[in-house]
Amino acid sequence: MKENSPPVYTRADEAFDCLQTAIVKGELASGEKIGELELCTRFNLTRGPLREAIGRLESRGLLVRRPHAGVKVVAVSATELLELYLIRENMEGLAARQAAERMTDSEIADLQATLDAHEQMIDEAQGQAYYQAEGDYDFHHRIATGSRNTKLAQMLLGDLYYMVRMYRYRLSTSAGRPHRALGEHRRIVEAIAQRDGELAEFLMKRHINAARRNIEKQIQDGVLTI
Amino acid sequence: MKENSPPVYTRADEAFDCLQTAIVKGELASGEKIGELELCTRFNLTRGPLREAIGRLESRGLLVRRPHAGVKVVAVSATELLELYLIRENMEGLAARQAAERMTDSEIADLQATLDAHEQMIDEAQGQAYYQAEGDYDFHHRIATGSRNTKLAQMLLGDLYYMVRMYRYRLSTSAGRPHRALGEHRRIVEAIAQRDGELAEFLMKRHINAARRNIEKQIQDGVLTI
DNA sequence: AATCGCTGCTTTGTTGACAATAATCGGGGT
DNA sequence: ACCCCGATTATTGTCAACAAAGCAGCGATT
Repeated sequence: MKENSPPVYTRADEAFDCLQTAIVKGELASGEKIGELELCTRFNLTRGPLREAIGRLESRGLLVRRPHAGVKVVAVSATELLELYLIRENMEGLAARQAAERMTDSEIADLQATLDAHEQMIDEAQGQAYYQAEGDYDFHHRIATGSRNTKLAQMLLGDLYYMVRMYRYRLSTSAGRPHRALGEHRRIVEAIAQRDGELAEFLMKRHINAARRNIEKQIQDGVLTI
Repeated sequence: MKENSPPVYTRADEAFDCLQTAIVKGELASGEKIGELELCTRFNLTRGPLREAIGRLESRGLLVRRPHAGVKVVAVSATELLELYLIRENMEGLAARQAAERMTDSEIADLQATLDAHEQMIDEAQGQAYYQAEGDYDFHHRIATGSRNTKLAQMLLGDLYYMVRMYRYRLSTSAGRPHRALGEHRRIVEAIAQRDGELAEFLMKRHINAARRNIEKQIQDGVLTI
């Protein structure tokens, strides 16, 4: 039996995590030029591992580098966020369809339990969007992995979700519509439980489309700017 | 005016390109453990830039690393290739739809010209799949960029296409069906020219679906193994 | 007065050496 | 004879110093 994940953390991994969370949480301003040694002192790292981490982040589109001129956090705009949701709509639709075909019964039960816990949290902390957001990520996370589509999960979990979270922090978008979103989640899980991939895909696409329209509306109302 | 691309190539970029092409072209065997210094001597590089490149490739899923144990090219399987096509089906469908809405008239004219040149090449080199493959990439490349969706183009051009090409080399999949594919391309471009995004999406999805089924059939016939 | 060019400085890119860890090989025990 | 355990070795991860390139400030020239 192979040890599937011996918890060996290298400095580069540490640097990668630190930087990624710092970027996502907005601790590093968008467009701001960041010096390497500054980051080194900040995270207690040396430049070697840090540069490795920067390379990975750049490859994922969270950082943009100009040779010999420094690195800066990628500039974000509301229209790009909308485009991101368009991508999610299609990819998560596919994920839902494959999840309906491939998730185990116990995984589906877990998913339902997650939604129950989620509902409680919403009821208890009325209007508190934070829990909603975490629950939302958990839900989508499970479906992505449940698709058993390696590359799809990799792209969703490794790229898109971090992107979306970054935009969320940057644009201070409220997660919004907790009750309605929960209802949509329930129906998606129902479709998955009934092994109806086509319906699951349709519902997931509509779910994300609704979220996108919500953001679009906020932009038009001037609540969300650039 | 900003210089859009001052052609400054750093050693890390060089290493990245070398490694990526080597992986894609199958010069590095799949699953084979590759030593760092071996690669250094091979590409005339030092370990610093090489490690940066390795980090980027790993982040893109072309390499898999086990800490302190080395790097190896990601193992590929036919089922994963099929999953890749499933993803492409959705993402390129979206790209086609957005391209229909956003490509300029001159870009569309260029695209049509590309198809004409493409047709000539097929007629001249009857059965020569190589040109077909290159033309195919060119076609899909233009549509991806034509979508004006930054992240979408990034994912298609930066991740998926390299993946697909790697699988193609590994599994020696013939590009196949040149004439039929060209016809499908023509119809997609027609839809784009008529600014019919919905139709373009439908046709593109069907186009890639057909390619996927073709591969699936090859697998069932035993032409394509593992 | 404004622009162009030069010089000095800061920051990045690169290199080679050092330390830590996993795989290998050999020996001993069962 | 086979398996387990430990030292060795080779490879990876890390670090600090070196080289090169961009950027800023100053001065000279048009």
